[in-house]
Formats: sequence, structure tokens, C-alpha cells
Amino acid sequence: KYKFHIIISGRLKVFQTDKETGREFTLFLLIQNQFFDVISLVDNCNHKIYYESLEEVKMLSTPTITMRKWLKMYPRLNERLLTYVSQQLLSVEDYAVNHTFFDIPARLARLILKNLNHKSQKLEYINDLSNEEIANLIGSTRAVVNRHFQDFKKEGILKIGRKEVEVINLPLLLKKATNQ
Amino acid sequence: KYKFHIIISGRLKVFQTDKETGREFTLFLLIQNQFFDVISLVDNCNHKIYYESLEEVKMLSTPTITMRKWLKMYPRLNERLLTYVSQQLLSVEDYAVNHTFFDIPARLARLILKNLNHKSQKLEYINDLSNEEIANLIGSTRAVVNRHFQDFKKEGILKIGRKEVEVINLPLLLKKATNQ
DNA sequence: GGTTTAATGCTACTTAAGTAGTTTTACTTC
DNA sequence: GAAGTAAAACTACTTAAGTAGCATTAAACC
Repeated sequence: KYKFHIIISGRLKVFQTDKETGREFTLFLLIQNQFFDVISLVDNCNHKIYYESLEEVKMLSTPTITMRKWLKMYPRLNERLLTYVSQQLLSVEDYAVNHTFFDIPARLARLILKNLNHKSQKLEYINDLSNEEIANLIGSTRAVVNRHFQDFKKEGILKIGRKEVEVINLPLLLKKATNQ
Repeated sequence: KYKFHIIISGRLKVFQTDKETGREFTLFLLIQNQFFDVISLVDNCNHKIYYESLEEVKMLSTPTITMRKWLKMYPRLNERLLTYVSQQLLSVEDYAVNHTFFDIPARLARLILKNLNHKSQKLEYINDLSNEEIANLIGSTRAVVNRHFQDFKKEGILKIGRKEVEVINLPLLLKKATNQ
């Protein structure tokens, strides 16, 4: 029933939802060479999670049981997985810490900085996302994200097109990312 | 320089701080048989984190290098670590999700439920913590936590002594934990 | 028992996140 | 190029988290 996957191409959004409000929170945007779902390998945890492809996604899949067998046979695999899960841990830890210490403008700035291609001054990998999806990434809502995008624009930090963000004033953006 | 530890006894608080506001956020309260710091084993990550013992802590320690050697020699160890890190991932994921979907009363209720001994109706493991430390666990502040503790008391959900919490009305507490 | 200290309780205030609803813009499709 | 649609922009409002400062209580120590 359960399977283990490796993404070959495309983006897979892994998220949680709140049925009450309908809000979503994106935990990971998995891309090439990333794994899903590692947690299923670890014994009897009933980890409820949702996923959705942002475009056509190609991936290698194998039943959890087979994967468990391979893990026993090839220690290197275990090692690789440990590294991967540790990175995910750091990533989610970052979410949690950002949520407690920073307001939305700062979290937005940090998201942009994290995904910024410093040569083109543009976002890569999340550049085509709607305000809604951006909001899901920082644990907020569409309207709020848009509000602060407008502020950033007014302050000359960003140039914003439809589903396109370009950084104009990097120093100011960096400042937004740190102070509250 | 870096070391890997296994807790033998006592509680070790692992946390992050915001220098600006002085606020803390507790990521883990490590106890017996838990590891610290697994992340250091994974190559060149410069993971900044703070830790502090809540009482006298005994632990086994070994240099990261040695531990890495052992990992290569004993595959079972790798397996065990993978399980451990995965659990931590789930735990931190829970933090992140709670922060986006639930308000402070709900997060407080969920913390209590998570650490509730259903026989004694009392908290175990975090029962002796101050409001301040409770706040650090749910990513809030002392005053706010206290405010909601008072509400819970008035509503007949909790009986609160100095550094002591007892659940009076479990159904109501459960309700608080889900809706906002 | 009296004094010191730290945790808790309380009041008042500020601010920003969330929400609802509408208007405008830009892209798509025929 | 007109029509339709979905995203983005905007306005107004509500609410709760955060903050500051002080009062009170309980514990700890001499």
C-alpha cells in the first residue's frame, strides 16, 4: 500500500490542511533527487500528510517493504537517508523558529532571499507561484502576503509582475529579513 | 571539538533565541535515551543552537569523528539514528503546523494534552515548568500564557498551583485543542 | 518569624494578522 | 479583438497576540 518515491522531475508540494478554515501550510516543495515519503519507512507511524504536484511530476516508486529490505542490504542508503532527513529537520526547524520570532514581512523577505538567484535578481523555483501559494509557504494568507508585497513595491524593494518577483533593493530586503 | 551525546538522566532544553527581543523558543526537551546533537554528524552544516540543562544532566559523550566511524562500522546504529531523527522531524513539523493553524489557547491545550498522565490527571515531564518555559514551548510569551491559564481556570478546565497543573474538565480541554 | 526573591496575576494599551468583500488588472481562449 | 476568468490590488473592520508596568502571592533563606 505505502510507497517510497524519488522525484525525477517536477515539483511536489507536501502540505497540511486545516479543515475548519481551509487553510494550507506547505511543508516542502520537493524537487529532483528528493525523497518522499521517508517517514513511512520508520515503523508504525501514521503520519497524515497531503501532496499535490505543481506540474507533471516524474518519480521512481517502490513499496515501503522493498525499500526497507534495501536499507538492510545497503548501509550507504541508510546513510544517505539520514542526511536527507536531517536536512528536512533543519528546514522545518527554520519554519518553526521563523514563525515565533518574525512577523510576516520578515518571513516574506526571508523566503525571497532563500530562493533568490543573485545573478538574475529573480526568484528561482518559486517564481511562478501565486500569492496564495507564497502565503502557504510562510504560514499566512493570500491577502496578507499581497499587502506586504505592495509595501515592498512602494518602498522600492521589489518589482512585481504577475507571478514574477524581482529584487531591486537587496540591502533593504536584507534589513526587512532581520528586524521585526 | 564537536561531540555527540546520549542523555542518561535529567532534562536538556534545546532552544533558539532572538537576540533582539530576548525571546526563546524551545525546540526539544531531551530526556533519557535521546540523542544530541545528531545534526552535527551530518557533514558540514553549521547549525547554531543553544542548550541548557533543567537539572543535573548525565550523558554519554563521544567526539563526532568517532561517532562517524561507528556509524560506518555498525549499520544498526544508522538505522536507529534514522528513526530518531524522523521522530524529531515529526515533532518539529507539529510545532510548525500548530503555529499556523492554532491560536495560543489551542496550542496551550495541545501541549497539556501531549504531556498529560491520564491516570493522575496531571502533567508529567513538564509539570514543574514556569509559565515562561511553557511559553517557550508553544512559541509565545509569559504574559500571554498566563492570561490563558487564568481563562482555563475560570472555565473550570484546569486547577493551577504554583508550577503545577491539574486537568479538571478533559472534554472541554479537548474542545479547546481543536477549534480556534 | 521576618525578609528577600521569584513566579504569578492583573490592567491597560498597541499593533498587526486575519477576514470579508469589492474592484481592477492581466492573461487565456475563442 | 471581445469575452471570460483567475489573480492581484485595495478598503474597511475585527480580534488577539504582544508588551509594559505594577500588584500580589508563594516559596526560600537566614
